[in-house]
Amino acid sequence: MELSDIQTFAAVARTGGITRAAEELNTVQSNVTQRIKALEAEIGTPLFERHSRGMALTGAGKRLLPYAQRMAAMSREAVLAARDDGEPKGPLSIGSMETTAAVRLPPLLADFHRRFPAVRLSLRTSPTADLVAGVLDGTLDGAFVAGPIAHPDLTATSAFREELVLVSARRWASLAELRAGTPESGPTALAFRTGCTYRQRLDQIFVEFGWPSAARFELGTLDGMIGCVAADMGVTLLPRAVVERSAMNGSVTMHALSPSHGRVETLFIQRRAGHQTSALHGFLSCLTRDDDIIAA
Amino acid sequence: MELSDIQTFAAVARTGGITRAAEELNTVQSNVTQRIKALEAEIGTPLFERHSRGMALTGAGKRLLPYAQRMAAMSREAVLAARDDGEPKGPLSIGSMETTAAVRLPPLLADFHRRFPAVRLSLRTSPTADLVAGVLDGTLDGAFVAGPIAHPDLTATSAFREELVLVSARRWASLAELRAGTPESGPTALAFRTGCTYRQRLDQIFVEFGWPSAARFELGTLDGMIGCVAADMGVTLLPRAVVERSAMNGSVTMHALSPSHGRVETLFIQRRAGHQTSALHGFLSCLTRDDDIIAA
DNA sequence: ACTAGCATTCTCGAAAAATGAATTGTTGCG
DNA sequence: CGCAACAATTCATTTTTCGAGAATGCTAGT
Repeated sequence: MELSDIQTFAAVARTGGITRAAEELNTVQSNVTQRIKALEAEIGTPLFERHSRGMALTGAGKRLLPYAQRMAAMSREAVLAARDDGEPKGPLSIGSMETTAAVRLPPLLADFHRRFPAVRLSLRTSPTADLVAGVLDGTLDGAFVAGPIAHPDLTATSAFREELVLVSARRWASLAELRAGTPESGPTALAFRTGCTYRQRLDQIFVEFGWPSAARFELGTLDGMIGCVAADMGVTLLPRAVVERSAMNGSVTMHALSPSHGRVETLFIQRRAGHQTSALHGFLSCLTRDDDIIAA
Repeated sequence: MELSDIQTFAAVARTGGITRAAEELNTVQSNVTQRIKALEAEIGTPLFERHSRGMALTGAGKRLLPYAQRMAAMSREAVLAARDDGEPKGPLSIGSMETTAAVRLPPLLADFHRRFPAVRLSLRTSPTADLVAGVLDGTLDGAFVAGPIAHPDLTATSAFREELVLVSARRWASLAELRAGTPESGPTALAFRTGCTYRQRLDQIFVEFGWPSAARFELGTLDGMIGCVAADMGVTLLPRAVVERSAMNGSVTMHALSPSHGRVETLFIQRRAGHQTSALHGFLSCLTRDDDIIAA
């Protein structure tokens, strides 16, 4: 049993078909078929049920899958660990929520790059849920997500504390005015696509304000969202710091919320198991150093 | 990077030479050389320092080795997990101390075989230290060892409680007589080879009795040891139950010890991580059932 | 019944791995 | 000093494996 067989198996399991797996692995179906057959012969039991619309895992396949994933992840980690001589360098994938990336990360990343120029840092912005998945499957080395997070395979360190505010167009000077001036069902809620925890929180707030069925509108970018709010298309929920540093700052009003709704902690999460890259270690050292500065 | 490369690497690291590794892997040196070279090229850094008398791991190699071992173990476990449909069957390797194997295991193994005839159980008797190493590296699925054991990667369940007694030839009716009748330096200590915890305990006892430099004699078998004691070659430390069931029982005297020296717990240890085989699960069920019987 | 999608089978060529012999380099010994 | 013993590497050769492509078979939906 070779690692390439394992990866083939994992690809078929994930895509649910040999054709799709072959595509993903940049090869042809016949090849994948053979490898799977060989694997099944070696293990001595079928791993997939063949039916006309693809392949489904058998019990044995289900038991094998977690091993396959862990082994693949481990082999990736192994080369990194071997290459890593303690000097931070090489690739480092960090994930972040859009909002954190906008206001908190620029100085941090600048500092990091100044101290560790040999690290090729890549930043991916996604909703919290995707980030957690990314860290768990090894796509990301670490990520900034909205707390709280509790997962046995993750460790979290507190990175930033944010105050969330409800943002409306300029003309609404207070929450009371906003309530008075909007229709019964409430204003439109502007938010990122599903998976964003701020969006969930916004939903909660809307329910408490008596707008359980308000219209929702999804946008992909922060600037777009603030722009729409400024144009009075609706309201949204964002960290105060994000709004303050936005170019549209003058065109919107921020409405403070109760601490239970407004306080949110941004955590930096990483995998608990295995080797911590020197590059990641360096990143953490920047993070905690900046934290002190912020705290001071 | 394939698993076979990893195994080649591990073999070279363990044996400290390409020739020996090739032998172990049933192949030729040139082959091993190439694989190692390829691996080094892939990782991008040398894994071994070549010197005239073999190969030694570099820093990178040292960092890679634990991954190699874990991956090899994981691949073995993976096939077992996939094959394991919940019905105990297939191979099961159990280790045991010699003394436990002699008196405690026969009924247990009989019971196990009656309940799970499809399991091909193999028993290895070794000193505790070897057993712990065997369980950790996956050679053994579980083992009976002398407690206490504390290791983060192992779980231990209490299996048996033994009373250790000092065993001498028949003519010494009491410890006092033994002390009076033996030379200043004490009687010869008979014990298994190093790694046996009873042996360590015997050493302690000898020190407390004022025989720090008594002669030591090592034997490989239980019967041999009791035979030698019967012939008054020296004394040894054994569980009472072992002596009682020995054919030589009549030819020796057992001397009780203080609880701190005499009480010892036999633990059944297994790896903490990963999948517990159905076969092992079945074994544990026999063990705990028997335990109840013993306790009753 | 026809078609589209998907897995399997087969063959052939290319790539990779294993092999065996020759080579280099080092160490220990007469 | 030279030689034998040992160990790793290099190289040419053979064997095995892997991947591509075409053909086949199966099933579901129209």
